[in-house]
Amino acid sequence: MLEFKILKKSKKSKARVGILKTEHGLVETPTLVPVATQGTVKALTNEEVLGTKTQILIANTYHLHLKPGEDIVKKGGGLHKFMNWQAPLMTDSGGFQVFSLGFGQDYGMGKLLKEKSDAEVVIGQQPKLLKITPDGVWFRSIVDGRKIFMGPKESMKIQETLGADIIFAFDECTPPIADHEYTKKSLLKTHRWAEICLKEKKNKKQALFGIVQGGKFKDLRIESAKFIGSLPFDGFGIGGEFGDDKKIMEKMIGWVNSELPEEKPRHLLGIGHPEDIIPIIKAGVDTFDCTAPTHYARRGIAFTSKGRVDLRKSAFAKDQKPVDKNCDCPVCRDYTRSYIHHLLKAREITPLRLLSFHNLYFFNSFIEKVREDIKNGKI
RNA sequence: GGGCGCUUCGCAUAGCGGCAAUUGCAUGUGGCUGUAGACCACACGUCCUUGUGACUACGGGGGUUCGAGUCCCUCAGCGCCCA
Repeated sequence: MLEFKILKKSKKSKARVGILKTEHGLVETPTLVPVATQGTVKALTNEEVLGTKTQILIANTYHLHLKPGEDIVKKGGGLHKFMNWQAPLMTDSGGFQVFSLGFGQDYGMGKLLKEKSDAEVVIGQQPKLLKITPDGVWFRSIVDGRKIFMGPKESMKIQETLGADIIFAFDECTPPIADHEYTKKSLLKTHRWAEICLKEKKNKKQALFGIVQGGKFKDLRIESAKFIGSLPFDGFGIGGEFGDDKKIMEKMIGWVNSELPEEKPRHLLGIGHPEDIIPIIKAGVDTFDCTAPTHYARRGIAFTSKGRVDLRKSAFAKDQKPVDKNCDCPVCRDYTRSYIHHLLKAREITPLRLLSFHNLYFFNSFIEKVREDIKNGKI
């Protein structure tokens, strides 16, 4: 089961510091949940991941269902044992793939809109590669092209077989260009699915988080938070899009968190560039996952106290400084920008590992400081 | 000495009469937020009033043709083969 204890509440914002107790140990919140889609934080061993001060990971139901399949994971002793991660673990439900392999793919966009788009997703519209039905979603497997169906029942069954500590309800992550009508209808479906997930989930050791949707629409966000928040979930996920303006994001999350039960943990799904971290924590978020640290690392980009640094650029060819002079991680202690630049240009795999390590360490250290600041009343 | 072949954007390649000219690498710029991504997109002769724009270009020179990387002659460099 899951226990959540709030140790300190900010007087200045909705921020709080807490301890999340899972079957596989404790998590100090707020914290980043690094992404291990296929059962690994790409490029790193789990011993290394622990060295980045990571406390909890999130793997993915859709991807693990396709490959290797949950039965193989179960034969391997469950996801913790299979991937040799004895610390807390989440699985995402596959709901994000409804977006990323659907409308996200069709329109070439992420869940945050970068610029105003003329395109609009309206009621009745279907993505090219999958079919969204009242009971679930027909996917086209990205592994071998076969049709696979996943709905709330299927996702719960797979997630129970995988065996993570915290699992998520199956939702539809709506595209940022969906109109109010589409988003509303999708929301009602996500709500119905949430109830089915609660009913289907049998394993008492796993905690189940419901997911709030509602897109950029305040009325829908509040409606969703009220509804999902009234159900007996162990915690809550906040999903979907958060507008094209970062200032609005904090406000939007605030709307939702004002409605959710205060004593239960809140996980913000898929948000967390460095500049987002303090705002979302101030809006009352306890945990959040983001691919940015590991994803950008594999593109040669380091997150530093001075912002992003693209180490592929020739400007770093002779730069003998560490990646971030204010970072005390082993990578910054032992390696230069020049060397990492060279390895990137030589297309070696080591720099991807070094930067993955550094980026996670940087994010985790940053959040560690934020926890201290909340405890000290600074945030 | 004779014969054959090759020479195209930094490198490597395609092209076989309509071409500022293919592709890969390299280079440059941009993107990436519940990971189909160690990925993707764009640019990569010069100039400008940025356009169905101008100029200069496929080793050098000459020729055939309305039109030549593309065909012919010649020179140079490189390679292979025979003396």
